[in-house]
Amino acid sequence: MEPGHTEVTEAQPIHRPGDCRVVGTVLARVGDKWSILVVMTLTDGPRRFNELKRIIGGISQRMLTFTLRGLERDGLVSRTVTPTIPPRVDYELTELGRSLQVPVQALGSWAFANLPTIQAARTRFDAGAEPDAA
Amino acid sequence: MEPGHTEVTEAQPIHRPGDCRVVGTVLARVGDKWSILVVMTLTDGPRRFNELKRIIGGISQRMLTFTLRGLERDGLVSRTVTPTIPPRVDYELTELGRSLQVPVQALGSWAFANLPTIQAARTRFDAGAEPDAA
DNA sequence: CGGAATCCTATGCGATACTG
DNA sequence: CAGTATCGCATAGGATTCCG
Repeated sequence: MEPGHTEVTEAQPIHRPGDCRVVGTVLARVGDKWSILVVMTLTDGPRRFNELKRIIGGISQRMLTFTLRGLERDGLVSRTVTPTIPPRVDYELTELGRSLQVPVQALGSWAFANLPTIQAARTRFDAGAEPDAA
Repeated sequence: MEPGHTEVTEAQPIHRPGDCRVVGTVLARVGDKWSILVVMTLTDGPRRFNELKRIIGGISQRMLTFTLRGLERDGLVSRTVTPTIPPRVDYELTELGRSLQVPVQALGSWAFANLPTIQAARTRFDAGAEPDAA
């Protein structure tokens, strides 16, 4: 399977909302290296391929292609081709894509708020685990 | 770097709350294959190693170890050793770990609510992309 | 029981080159 | 410009075995 094509389909025991595996399912979709960056970058409106590439920075065209494909496949992003020469392709968040931003932003806020705590815990842990590495 | 040891430290331009890269940062932490499952499994209280392994199902002891280590390192999970023979080790969510569940649950709810939509979009996309595969 | 160490494969993903 | 195709390395992560 190509990167960006995550399987959401699950034969696992999913019963109540917020169940572990459903969460893992979205996470597998959005938790890859680039999807969120793309989704967030599309917040301000439609963007063209190379525009996205430039703004995001550090993403290869290969991964941008795969990521956009995956998002498009899941209905989070729409792709509009204007067959001029050279061709012009615009990517835009769908309604579903925009709705995803809400919980993602929440996670982002949590991250932002707790980053110091996490880093502190990490430093403490690493100090205790490798006292010889002084 | 071992699995489960994600780098949260970032030299990237992080400015406003909910910024792309901060989100990516948490996602890199909890977005791996198992972390969320472990965190969610610990909701009901402390669990022992093999208990977690059994409940989660499908996880190798290697990955459970790495995942727990990573979560412990970030202060999301606490590890309590009872040096009996055989030894007993209990894992429990910390306050930070429990606070993480809130945004994660939100994401889970979104997933649960939109799974049908996503699957429909996916089916439609796959049908259009490979019309020859009939 | 809980975990560490080693092995091995599948995949992620960047770099590069080519096409319409 | 917006891809696609091929290569190649680095990592994730499962299976297995050994240890306290």
